[in-house]
Amino acid sequence: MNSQSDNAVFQQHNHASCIHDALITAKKLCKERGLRLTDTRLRVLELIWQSHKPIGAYDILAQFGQEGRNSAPPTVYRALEFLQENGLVHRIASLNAFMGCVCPQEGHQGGFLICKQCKRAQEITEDTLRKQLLSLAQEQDFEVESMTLEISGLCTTCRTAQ
Amino acid sequence: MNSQSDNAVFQQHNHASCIHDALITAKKLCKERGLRLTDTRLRVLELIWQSHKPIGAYDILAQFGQEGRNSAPPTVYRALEFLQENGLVHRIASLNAFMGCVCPQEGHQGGFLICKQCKRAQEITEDTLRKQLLSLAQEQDFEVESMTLEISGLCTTCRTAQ
DNA sequence: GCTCAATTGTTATAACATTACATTTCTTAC
DNA sequence: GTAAGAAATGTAATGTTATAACAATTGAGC
Ligand SMILES: [Zn+2]
Ligand SMILES: [Zn+2]
Ligand SMILES: [Zn+2]
Ligand SMILES: [Zn+2]
Repeated sequence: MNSQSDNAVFQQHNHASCIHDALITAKKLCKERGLRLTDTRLRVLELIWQSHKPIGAYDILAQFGQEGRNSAPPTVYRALEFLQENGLVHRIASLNAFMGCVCPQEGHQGGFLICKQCKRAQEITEDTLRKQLLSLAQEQDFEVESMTLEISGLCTTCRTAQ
Repeated sequence: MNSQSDNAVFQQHNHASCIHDALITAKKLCKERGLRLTDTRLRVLELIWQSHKPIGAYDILAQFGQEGRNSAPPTVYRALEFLQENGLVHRIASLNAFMGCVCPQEGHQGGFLICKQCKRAQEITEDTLRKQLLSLAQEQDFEVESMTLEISGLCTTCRTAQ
């Protein structure tokens, strides 16, 4: 894969199928693990995938409002908690926002390239660096539980458009 | 340096002199760059260094209250903005808190090892990984502006104490 | 001293997140 | 099938973090 094709993946793909696939995978994983992917949780996950950008809890809440669900913040935050705990979504601390995980697995910690202009975020699936970060921490005698890696800047499209 | 001595540095040092040095350095840097390190800004920086842990904006505000300064949030946030812009403090996104930078220089982006138990944070000054992250981003044709790297877990002391 | 820009004060509000407790729904055992 | 207990959701209130908008003050350069 060169950067050209990577960018194509980032910029445009069959988003309908990407949402669909993510939901299928989520259902499968939850079934396997005996987890209850309830209506609320599923809908939150779907909205996150549909947004195609990091989305805030209150944006999700607003959508719920438009759909006639009369929900309050805890409804959304609980669903987000469930989805995060089970590796289906990541929270992006620097944005107070959430993204669907492209490689859902418990315990996995995502890294992101976040475009300041188009506001899209691309998950870093590369694992070499993560391992290096782990060994860096170990050198300092530090026991890692989780990592936040968020790189902010300009994506290809936005940069070339300037 | 082995991890033993690193930890000693992390755990206990002459904190009074560490605060003092940080303030001296800050004053020097601001003078060199023609920046105004005003009373408010200096006091915010001092409180950050005194805390010895990541400290929240509203904690700083509370201190100001105790000192008879009748300040509102913008006062503190403006000072924090100044200090961040000029590389004197870092914001830790996963904690909504601030730490003094141990190697103040404009544009430099800090990484942190954050202990979940004692709440201390140790800045990662190692630069190799940062460069690798940059090249990872470049491979994806992404232009980096800033990086957030926050590793959460247990520091030596807290782990051995268990 | 005058002028303009930078800084700070002040009020209000926005944005993000949690606590606490009541109610409903689901699961399991009988 | 039903009762009991656990899990999930509803609801109201509140806590926490951050910014907008505009007025007043201060400081540097002329
Ligand atoms: Zn992921
Ligand atoms: Zn972009
Ligand atoms: Zn630093
Ligand atoms: Zn610790």
